[in-house]
Amino acid sequence: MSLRYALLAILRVGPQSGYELQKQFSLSVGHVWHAPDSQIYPELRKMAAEGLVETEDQTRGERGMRRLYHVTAAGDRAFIDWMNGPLDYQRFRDPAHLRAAYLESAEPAAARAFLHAHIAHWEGELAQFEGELSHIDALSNPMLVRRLESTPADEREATIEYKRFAYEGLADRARGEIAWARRGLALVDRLSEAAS
Amino acid sequence: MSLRYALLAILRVGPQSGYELQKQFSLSVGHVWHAPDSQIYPELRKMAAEGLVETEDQTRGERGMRRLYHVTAAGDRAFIDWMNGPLDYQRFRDPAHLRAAYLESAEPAAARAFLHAHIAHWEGELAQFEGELSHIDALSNPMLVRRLESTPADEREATIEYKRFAYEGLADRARGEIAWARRGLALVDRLSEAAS
DNA sequence: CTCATCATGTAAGGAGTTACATGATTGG
DNA sequence: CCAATCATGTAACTCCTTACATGATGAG
Repeated sequence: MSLRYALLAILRVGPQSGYELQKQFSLSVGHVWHAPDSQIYPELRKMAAEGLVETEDQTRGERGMRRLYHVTAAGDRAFIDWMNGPLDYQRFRDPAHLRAAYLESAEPAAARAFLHAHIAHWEGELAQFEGELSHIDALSNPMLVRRLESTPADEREATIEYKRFAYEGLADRARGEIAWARRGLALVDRLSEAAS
Repeated sequence: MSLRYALLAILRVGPQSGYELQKQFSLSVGHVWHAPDSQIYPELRKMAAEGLVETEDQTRGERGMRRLYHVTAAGDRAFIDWMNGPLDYQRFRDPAHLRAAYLESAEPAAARAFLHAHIAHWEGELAQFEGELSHIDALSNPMLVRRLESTPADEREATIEYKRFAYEGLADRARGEIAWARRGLALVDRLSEAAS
């Protein structure tokens, strides 16, 4: 149910089309929340039906069209309410830790491949998080700049600091996963030496 | 799709009924994977239809019944193949970090409440992970003991060490989340002082 | 004219949640 | 006899994924 709040968070900065939102979701915002176009378009329609957003249809060339979505007062209210309310945590469900708990059932080579893939996966994520952090510091993220323009001067620091805070948390998590998998590799080595 | 592998992992230790599996999912194994009964019963039926498990019906008292599930050779093969194959990572989707990135939109009190709730949530998880770790060390986890009984002596160390490894990773993650939220609380304090 | 990009969607299905629904057995 | 626990499910719904489907515009 957080998809609509992710959409509202972006749309509150300024009206955008489904297509633009989808681009955001595969780039910057996609680091904290991902959604494919096939999920975005129907959700926007539902939100429009519920009065959280309003559409503005624009023509593009002769026959092309583009539908911009604006956040309504009700949408703004819904976002603020969500921000101020309790967050529900999903149940724990992690394929990597499930597999790790039974890793003696895998060949040592497969166990190593799994851990190397885990490291590669989180190194990729880490690179994106760190890239985002340097964009924040350099004020070179276009979304953030646009957001700051529509933010009162005395709230700009908070906007930047909380964005940093979120991405630092993500980077820390990625580093933790990498360190864990490295310890796992050492463990596989130790156990397969012991067995031989 | 990992649910069935979680079920196979448990059933490989010994045959169990849907009810017993559901108990496991709300206790020990539930730390790495959770599933409600309404998902377990249908999945077991599907797995039986695909030949991964076999049923053994038992009577309980006069009219009661109990259906035990055994892993078949095909089920064992499927589990081993899953363990040796690549793992697919889900896209990132984290309501807590989404909210953190826009925390300036929340009242300072609500921001603090969110972070305190985050700490409380992960402290609860951490306590469970640490409890599990001490059960592993004391060999007082009944599932693990049962698993070790059906494990050749030379693989017992690996079974224990990988289980430790998985839970240490989970505990580290919980500690990271707690540390992150504490830094968030300090940030809220700093920013609300600056504003006043 | 062709290709990348802009633009909008539908359909089918898997995974997970919440609520509903029923009944037997065992221990106190 | 009553409550806790054992035991098995169905139904409706949301969320998400993957694949399918179409067409316009602008740059080279």
